[in-house]
Amino acid sequence: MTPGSPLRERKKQRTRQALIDTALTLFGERGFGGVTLDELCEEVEVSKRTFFRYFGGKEDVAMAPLEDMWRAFLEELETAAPEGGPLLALMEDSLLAALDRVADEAWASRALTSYRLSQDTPSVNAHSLHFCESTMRTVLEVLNGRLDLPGDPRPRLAGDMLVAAWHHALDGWATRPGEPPDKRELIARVRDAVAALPGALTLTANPR
Amino acid sequence: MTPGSPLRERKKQRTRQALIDTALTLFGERGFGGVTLDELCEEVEVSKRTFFRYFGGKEDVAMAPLEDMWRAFLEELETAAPEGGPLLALMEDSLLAALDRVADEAWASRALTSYRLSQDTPSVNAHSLHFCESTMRTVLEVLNGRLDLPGDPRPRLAGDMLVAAWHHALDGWATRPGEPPDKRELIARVRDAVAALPGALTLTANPR
DNA sequence: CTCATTTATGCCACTCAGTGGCACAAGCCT
DNA sequence: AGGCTTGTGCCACTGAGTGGCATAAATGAG
Repeated sequence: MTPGSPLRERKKQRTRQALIDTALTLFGERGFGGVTLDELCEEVEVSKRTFFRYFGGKEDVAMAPLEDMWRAFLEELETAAPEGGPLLALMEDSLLAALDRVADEAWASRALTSYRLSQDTPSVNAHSLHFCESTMRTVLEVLNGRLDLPGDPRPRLAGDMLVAAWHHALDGWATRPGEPPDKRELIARVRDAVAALPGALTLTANPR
Repeated sequence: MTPGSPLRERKKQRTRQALIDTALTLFGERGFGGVTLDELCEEVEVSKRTFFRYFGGKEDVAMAPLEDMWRAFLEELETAAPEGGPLLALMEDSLLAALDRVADEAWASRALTSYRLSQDTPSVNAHSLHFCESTMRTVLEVLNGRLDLPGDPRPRLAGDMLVAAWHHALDGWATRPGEPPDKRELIARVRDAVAALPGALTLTANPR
C-alpha cells in the first residue's frame, strides 16, 4: 500500500501477508479443518501468540481477502462526497469502487479460495456472514451521519439487499467454470445481481 | 408435542428442554461467555458428552428457540399445498404460520433471550446467521421441487429479502420497551417489514 | 554511536469447547 | 424373564484462544 517510510510497518505487512498466503495455500490443499494453527505458525515461523495479534481467530485469516474488500468499501463511503440519489445505487457504486481499488490479479485468486473455504466450512461461513452484517451496520451509521436518512426500516433493508446481491454475485463468480478468476467479471456480476433485485421482489411462481 | 407413547422419547424431550431453559437462564444472568458447558451440565445433571448428543455446540442451545421456529418454517413449506402467487408472499405466509404454530407465551420469552444473546455475542450472532442462510438454502430446494421457479438469481434474492425482513422485525420486537414479549406483535412486525421491502429498494436520500 | 523508550515477538501455562472409544444402564420387545 | 436396542457416563485427548512476563528489534534523542 504505502511502503514509504516506516520499516517496522513494512515488516508487519509482510508477516500478515505471509500468514494469509500460507494459510490459504494450506487450507486449499487440506481444508480448513485439516490444518492446525500450530502447523501454520511453524510454516511462517511465527509464534501462535503472534498470529492472534494479527487476526482475531482462525476464520479471520481464511476470510482476509474478502474482509479487506469490505473494509475498503467502508472507507469508500466515508471519503466519497455525500451525493443524493437512490440509496441502493449509492452503496452499489461504493462497493464497485472498493472492489476496483483493492482487487489486483492476486487478489482475485485469493478471494476465490476464501469464498470456497467459506462455502464448505460452516464456521468460516458463519464468521463471514457475521462480518458482513457487522460491517453493514457500521456502513449505515456512517451514511446516517452524511445523508438525511429516514428512521425507517428501509435503509437497513436496502443494506441487506446489497449484501444479498453481493453474495449471489460472488457465488456465481466462484462456481463458474472458466479460469482464471477475473475481477471485471465479478464487477459485472454484482451489477447484474443488483439489477435483479426488483424482479426478485415481485417474482411470481406457478405450481409444478 | 406428541407425548403419546414412548417413554424414552419424553425423557429425551425433557432433558433437551431442561438444557435449553437452564442455559438461557444462566446465559441471561452471566452472559454467554460467563457460563461454561461444565457448569451448565452440572446444573442439569447431565454429562458434557450427553450435551453434545443434543446440540451441535454451545451456540446451538442458546439459539434453540429461534432455530426451532426456522425448522417449523421449513416443515410448513413442505406440507403446504403448492399454490402459485408471488414467491415472497408465499414464504411470508409460511413463516407466519410457523411462528403461530411454534410460539406460545413461554416461547416468546425464550426467543427474546436468544435474540439478545445473539446481539451481544459475536459467535452466537455468527452461528445464528449461518443457520438462517443454511435453512434458506434448503427452503429454496424444497420450493424448487414444488414450484416452477426460474433458474434465475431471483428466487434466492427473494429468500434473502425475507430473511432481512425477519431480522429487522425481530430487532424491533426485541428492543421495544414494553413487557412482556408478545407473539402477536412479532407477527405484525414481520408483516410491516416485508411490506417495507419495495420502499427500501427505491429509497432516495438527500445530502445533509 | 549509544542509550533509553516504545513496540512487536516468543514462550509458558492455562481454560475451555468439542471428539472418540468403551463400558454400563435404562427403556423396549416377545 | 430373556436378549436387544438405544441413550448415558466416564476418561483421555486435540486444538483454539488468552494472560503474563521476559526478550528482541525498531525508533528517536543526545
